[in-house]
Amino acid sequence: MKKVFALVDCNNFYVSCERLFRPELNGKPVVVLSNNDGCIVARSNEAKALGIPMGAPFFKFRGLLARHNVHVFSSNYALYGDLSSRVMKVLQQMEADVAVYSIDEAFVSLPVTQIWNRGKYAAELREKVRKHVGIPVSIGIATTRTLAKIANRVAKKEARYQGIFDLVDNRQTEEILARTAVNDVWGIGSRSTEKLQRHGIHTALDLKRADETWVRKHLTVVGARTVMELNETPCISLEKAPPCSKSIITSRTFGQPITDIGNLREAVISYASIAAEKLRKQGAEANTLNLFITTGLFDEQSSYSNNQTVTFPRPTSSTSVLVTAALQCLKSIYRPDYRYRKAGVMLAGIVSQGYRQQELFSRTTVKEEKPLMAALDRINNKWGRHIIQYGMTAGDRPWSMQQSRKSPAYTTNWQELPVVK
DNA sequence: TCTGGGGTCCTAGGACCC
DNA sequence: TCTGGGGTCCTAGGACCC
Repeated sequence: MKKVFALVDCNNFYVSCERLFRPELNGKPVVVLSNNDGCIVARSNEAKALGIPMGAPFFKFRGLLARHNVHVFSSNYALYGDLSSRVMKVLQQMEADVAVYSIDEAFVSLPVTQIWNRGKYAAELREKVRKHVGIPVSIGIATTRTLAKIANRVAKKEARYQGIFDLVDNRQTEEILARTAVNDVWGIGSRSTEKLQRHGIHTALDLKRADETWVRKHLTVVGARTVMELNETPCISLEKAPPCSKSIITSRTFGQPITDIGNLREAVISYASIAAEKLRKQGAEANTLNLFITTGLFDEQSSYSNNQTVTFPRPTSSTSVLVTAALQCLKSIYRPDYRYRKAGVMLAGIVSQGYRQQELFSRTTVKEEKPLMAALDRINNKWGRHIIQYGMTAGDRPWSMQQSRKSPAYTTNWQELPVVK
C-alpha cells in the first residue's frame, strides 16, 4: 500500500506563540523580528495583508508598521522552542511516525490503519494541538512530502477547507498544480526558478510534466527528485531521529560594530561556549572548529572577511579547548582598524561520544574534565545561560544583541511566569 | 544608523594513490 | 604533435530550506 504523509505546519508560528500569552492581539496585525531586531521573520495574516514581505528589513518598514499599529516583538527563542516541543509531543502521542522538520513543521507518516480515515485523523490531530498547546496548525495530506507541502498551502490559504487539505486521489490535483507557481514548490528556489522559466516551465504542473533528462542536467538529481515527487513517487526521505547534527554554528551580528580586539575576544568566547554546550547536549564531540569574522556584506569600501580552521588531535566537547582554539584563530585573522559586524564559530567533524575510537597513548584530562563540563551545564541550565563563563570581563558588551521588544520567557523561566490576576 | 541564524545536500576540482 | 586511467578522499562553493 502507498504511504500517506501529513505535513503539520503551525500557522504563523512565532506570532501564534506571542498571542498565546497576549490573546488581546488576536485579529490584530503582529510581526516578530529576527535576532538584533534585523528582519521581519514572522507575520500574522493581518500583517501579511498590509503587504509586509517575509524577511523584510525592519528599518525599511518602521513607518508602515507604526501607521497601522502593528505590534512588534523581538524574537524569543526560549518561548518558541518550548512551545514547539510541546506541539511535537502531542503529535508523537498519536501513534504516528513523526519526522520533525523544523521548529514549526513535522511530517507525520500516517499509521496504515488510519489511511482510509485520514480526514478524521487529521482533524483530531489539529484539535489536540489546539486544545493541549493552543497553537493553530494546518495539515496537508498527500502521497509524497513535496505534494503534502502543496496541499498544506491550500489548507492555509483557503478558509473553506478549515485547515486541512487532502491531495490523495483528488481529482483537482492537476488543477491545483497548475495554479501553483513553480517557485512555490518545495526545493525550487530563485536560481532554479530562473532556469525553469527560461525553459518555459512556470507552474508545478509544468514541472511535473517536464523532461527528466533535461531537469537532471540543469537542476541535478535534487531537481529530478522533486519531479518524481510531483509524480507521486516518494524519494525524499527524512531521518526520524538524526543521530546528531553534522555541524553546529553559533554566529551573531553584533549590536554595534566592533573594532577592539578585546570586545571581539569576548564575543568569540561566548559563541564558542554556546557551541560547546550545543555539542554536549547531543552527547557529541567535534573534530574541527572554524572561526569567521566579517565587516558585513552591506558595508563601506573597506570590507574584510576571513576565517580559519583548527583540527584537533582528537574530538572534543570541552569548552576550554574550544574557546582556546577559537581565540587562537582570532589572533591570526584579526586585522585592526576594521569595523567588525559579525563573528561565528562553526564546529564540524562531529561524532557521537560512543563512537570515538579508543586511544592508546593519550594521557587525557578527559576524565577530570567531564564532570566539570556537566556541572557547568547544570548550573547554566538552572540559573540561565552564562551565569558561569570562561574568562569574561565584566562591563559593557557592545557585541550583545539588541532586542528591545522581547516578550517574557513565560514558560521557561520561573521569574517570568505569566501572572493570573 | 538600521538587511538573522542555523542547517542540509550535491557537485566540481584538486591531491594523492596504484 | 597528441601527456594513462582509474580510484578515493577532502574541500569549497552553490543552492535550498525554515
